[in-house]
Amino acid sequence: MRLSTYFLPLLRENPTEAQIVSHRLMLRSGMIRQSSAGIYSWLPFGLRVLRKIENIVRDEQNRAGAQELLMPTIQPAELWRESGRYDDYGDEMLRIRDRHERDMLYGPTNEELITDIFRQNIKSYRDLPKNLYHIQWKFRDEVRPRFGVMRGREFLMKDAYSFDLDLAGARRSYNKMFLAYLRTFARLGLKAIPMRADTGPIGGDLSHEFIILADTGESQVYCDKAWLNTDILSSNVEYDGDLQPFFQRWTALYAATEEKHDVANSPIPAADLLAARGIEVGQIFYLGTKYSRPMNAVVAGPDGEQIVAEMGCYGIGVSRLTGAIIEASHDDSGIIWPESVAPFHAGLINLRAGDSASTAAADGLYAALLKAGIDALYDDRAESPGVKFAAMDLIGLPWQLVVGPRSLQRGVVEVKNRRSGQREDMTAEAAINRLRAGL
RNA sequence: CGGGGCGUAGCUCAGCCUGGUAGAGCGCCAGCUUUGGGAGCUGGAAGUCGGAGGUUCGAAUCCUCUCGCCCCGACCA
Repeated sequence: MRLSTYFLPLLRENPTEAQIVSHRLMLRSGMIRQSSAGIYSWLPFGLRVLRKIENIVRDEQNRAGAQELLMPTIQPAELWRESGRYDDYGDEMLRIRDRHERDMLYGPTNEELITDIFRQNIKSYRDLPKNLYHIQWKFRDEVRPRFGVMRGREFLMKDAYSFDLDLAGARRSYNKMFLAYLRTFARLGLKAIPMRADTGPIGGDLSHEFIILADTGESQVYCDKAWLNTDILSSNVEYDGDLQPFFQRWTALYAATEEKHDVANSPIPAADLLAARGIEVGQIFYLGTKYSRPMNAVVAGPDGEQIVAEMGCYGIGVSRLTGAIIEASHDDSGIIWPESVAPFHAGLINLRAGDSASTAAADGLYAALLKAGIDALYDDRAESPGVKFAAMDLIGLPWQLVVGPRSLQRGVVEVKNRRSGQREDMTAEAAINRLRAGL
């Protein structure tokens, strides 16, 4: 993509409404624009990141045996009356009425709808287990949206729902998602610590939140300091095997959210305890029959008896992750994208757009990059060098390639790694090989 | 929902106290000169001062109401 034609509205200064770094950088780098409180448009650059995150989440869900479907954003109130949540949910639920005066709502979550789909279509124990998920926009009418996409009213969430015959099966489904989440966040370049969590209004009695430690986080959390030096699982998982040992390994070190931590009776010595702020990027719940029983989601057992499905639900805040990744990976100059979610793999700067030799060399390198399968953003604008360097640092692509009179004279291109800041001169071929190695 | 703050050009802000009909820097457009870490000069475009009502000869400025946004707290993927 040539920057001269790309829609990338960069801001030189920090908008006053943005207080935390991820919000500022998302606005400045032209990723998002606010439409009203807690509701954002995703511009091309931001959407690229959102889609990359979404695809990693999807890939890991599929590997763990979950099946993707897509449920609507608008739901009928009746289903929520069945579960009893139509009255319980309160003002956070956006309620609307259609032209026939029917009560509808913009879905804040999908337990009711998925349970309805399940009960209409699954009738036999032979069809279990099932884990169904979708990645869809949700709306929660937060009293106080803030921090950009970190706490928006409209947000993109992956929510999965498991159905099992019994507690052992539900436990197994829970463990699969637990491990899938560890892998997902690791692939996103994040250290997300699984913490014992309160189940809240969703219900159930087994739950973990996945937390990224960050000063700007909204959650107060407590964990063993050893987590700081622990690399989270990224190896392959055999989902058909016994997952309980994995679960035990990744919950052996203490970690709990504020609601689950008893400050007066900490289970680990104060010297080992880290009290910190964190960003919740995912949460998983064992639900039991909280929804399946009132909504009569039952299957026939081997002896013809009616068995109420055991459920679990598993959420990842996809749009929130965009902000969380930036919170975890930036410096004073701007964003530093992990390679796995970078909107472009590399940025190419032609330092002297008015110079024919420099432009010819940069054009050639750009063509070679595309041919090599490297998604590059080519700054071919007639701007001064400083402007281009600053813009490239701001938008945080993992690699920067610089072509200009100086490098041309030496017959090289300059390759800069955004994260380390290291610069190296090399031939165009060597540069392409270097970049391909990271794909 | 309690407490606080802010709405003036695309962005950051000044002007408001003490009323006289709107400014700066950056950005944008044109031209020239520049060119390795947010260049210089010249010229130009751009704001019904969030909205409504009131006071006044006259309101960005004073008064009332209202809408929007942000921050702290309580609540939450």
